[in-house]
Amino acid sequence: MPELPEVETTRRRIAPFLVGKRVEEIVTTGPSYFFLTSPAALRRSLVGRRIESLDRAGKYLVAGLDRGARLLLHLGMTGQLFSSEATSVRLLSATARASLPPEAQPRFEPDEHTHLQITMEGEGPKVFFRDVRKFGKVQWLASGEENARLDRLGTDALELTGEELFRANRRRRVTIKGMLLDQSVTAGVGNIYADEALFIAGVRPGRAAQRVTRRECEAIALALHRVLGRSIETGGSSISDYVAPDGSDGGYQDERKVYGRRGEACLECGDAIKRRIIAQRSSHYCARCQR
DNA sequence: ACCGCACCCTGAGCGC
DNA sequence: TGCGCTCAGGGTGCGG
Repeated sequence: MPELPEVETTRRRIAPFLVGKRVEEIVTTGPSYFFLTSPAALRRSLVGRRIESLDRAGKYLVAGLDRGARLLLHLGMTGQLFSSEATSVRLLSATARASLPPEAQPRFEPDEHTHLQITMEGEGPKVFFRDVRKFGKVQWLASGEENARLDRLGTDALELTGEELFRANRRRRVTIKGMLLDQSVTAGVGNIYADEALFIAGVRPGRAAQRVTRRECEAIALALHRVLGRSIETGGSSISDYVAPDGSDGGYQDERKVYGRRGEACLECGDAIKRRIIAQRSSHYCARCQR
């Protein structure tokens, strides 16, 4: 689900509800590996603290709190971070969806997948973190506490240069797609935007990273910036679960050129888009346009 | 050090 | 309708 553009869109739109305010109360589900910090410990640490900033590191959201503490959030595959005022059918189960009248603006009620509910002081809405598959993460970091997950992250994909990618490629025996998905090489790229950027750059996802030229690396870096930047402009891709904090859908899914288009005509040459497993992920490409 | 794989979980969609 | 199967945009930890 959420890759860099979805996380960035989430950051921008949820920040006004959090930043500059104090946490008044939280409600959580029970202990699970979703909570790297246990719900009880999280409550003890978080309640009463003031949120001073909300940043993004790769696909992580990092809330900066008073006295130097940090709260780490990761949306995993199906995580949704949104305001209690959001209305969207994406926040409902298929069965609940089916029983709705066509023009309904369904109001979300916290369910068993809503693992964290944050009430801020003042009049604003609550903030909900819902995650059906529980691949998301919540972790409290005390002042000065290091974190391996953050330290591992490579250059943010919006900053990646072709030269940097080229140099990283030389030491590795994986495919170029595997390199783009490796968060320690470049942070923020997931399956969709890797496929989209490689299409724009004209490089097949299955190419050995070592055999991608410097020039092609430049093209890939440029394509990443373009694709990620454009997706942020349109509010991200809403392909299955992703929903912005206000409940709105992103727009980038309508601009996809290869992802999820298996068998459809390539928008450049008309050949059928192919799909196969590369780097353990379903990968989409045009065999004529990508070399 | 690097690489591929199993695994964490739930739900949707498919063929039968 | 219901069952069993496959698949899903992420990341970690393990053994080879």
